[in-house]
Amino acid sequence: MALNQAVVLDAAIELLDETGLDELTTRRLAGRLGVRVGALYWHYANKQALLDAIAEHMLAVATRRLRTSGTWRDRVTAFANAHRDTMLAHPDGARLIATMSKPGPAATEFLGHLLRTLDNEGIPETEACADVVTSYVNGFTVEEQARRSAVPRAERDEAFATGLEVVLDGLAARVRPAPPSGAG
Amino acid sequence: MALNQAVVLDAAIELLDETGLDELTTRRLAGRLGVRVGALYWHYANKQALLDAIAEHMLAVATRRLRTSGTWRDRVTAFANAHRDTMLAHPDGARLIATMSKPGPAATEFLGHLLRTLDNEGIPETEACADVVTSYVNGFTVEEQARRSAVPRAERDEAFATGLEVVLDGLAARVRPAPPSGAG
DNA sequence: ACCTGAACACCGTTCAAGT
DNA sequence: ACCTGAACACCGTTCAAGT
Repeated sequence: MALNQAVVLDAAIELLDETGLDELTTRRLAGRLGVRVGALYWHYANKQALLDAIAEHMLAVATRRLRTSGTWRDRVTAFANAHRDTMLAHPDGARLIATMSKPGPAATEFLGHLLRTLDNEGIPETEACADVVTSYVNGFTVEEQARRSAVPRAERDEAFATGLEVVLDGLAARVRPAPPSGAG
Repeated sequence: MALNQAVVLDAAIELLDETGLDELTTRRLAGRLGVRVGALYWHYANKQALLDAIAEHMLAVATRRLRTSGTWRDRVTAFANAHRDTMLAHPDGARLIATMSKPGPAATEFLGHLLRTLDNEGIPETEACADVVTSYVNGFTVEEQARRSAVPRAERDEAFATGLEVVLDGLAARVRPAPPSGAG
């Protein structure tokens, strides 16, 4: 079978899943593909380009899990969960996404969904507000995945959900001028 | 001058400041200290132990910038700014702290300050709430520092402050049962 | 067009041996 | 106690040469 970008990418993801990011080396990857190291550089400019391709792939998968119905809270919650679950789906997935060299089309589309959701609600400083969500998710997930964490998954899920509620409550205060409790 | 943990640590921080985390190698560090690589391993068990020592040092510095007066919002704001500023004070400082292998005494003391602040306000799920703050700061700062970011510092400061307000507003909803607007 | 062979310039870590 | 000398087992990347 001929080598191409997709074949190299798939093998890289397999290797990542089996060994983690630190053991994902170009030489091991070449070995798994039955090829010499140099061959990889025909398909990807360098290792970082390959890592970026993995991150892009992950974000493309995450994008399919987004919602376009429900309240803005539902949609932001779905976004945050899709983001976190995608990173947790692969060892060091959070670190991989956090250290992505530059956002490609998949990252842009994924983030665009969040921006549109917030914008539809008339939230001012949309970008900074979107950043709170992504920063929180990234920070939380990098941390939980780094410490292989004795804490069981269920508890981490709950902590994540609680933190997300805090962020959502903070955003809620900015959704339209906060309807006055009485009449205008 | 004799080599010891402090001398190695100082040289490591200098090298980090001059070249960044990726160029902070044991061999370069040894070269700067006028010593063979192996010598370092007498003072630190391995490279990660040295990186952890740098992170601990940074957090010890951050701890000195905390406030114990003012409202809880003042104190949490001071915490978040101290956290971010400390990471920004060194190249790749955010990545360094985020990938710290395990929290030492300085990290524990630093985090303890935040936990106590939130606890004093009677916020339930104190740990999860503290996690929102630290996750947000980590996520935001890792991101801003990774992309050498054409965005000027002043704008990043403002985006950070806006995001922090969102988090604080979310936390405010949990500070005591939210005093009813009228009388009991 | 795509891959091999072979090199280049590095890494972190270990450890007998010296002082 | 602390460091040298020297090795071990790796890295990512490049590039002439082959097919």
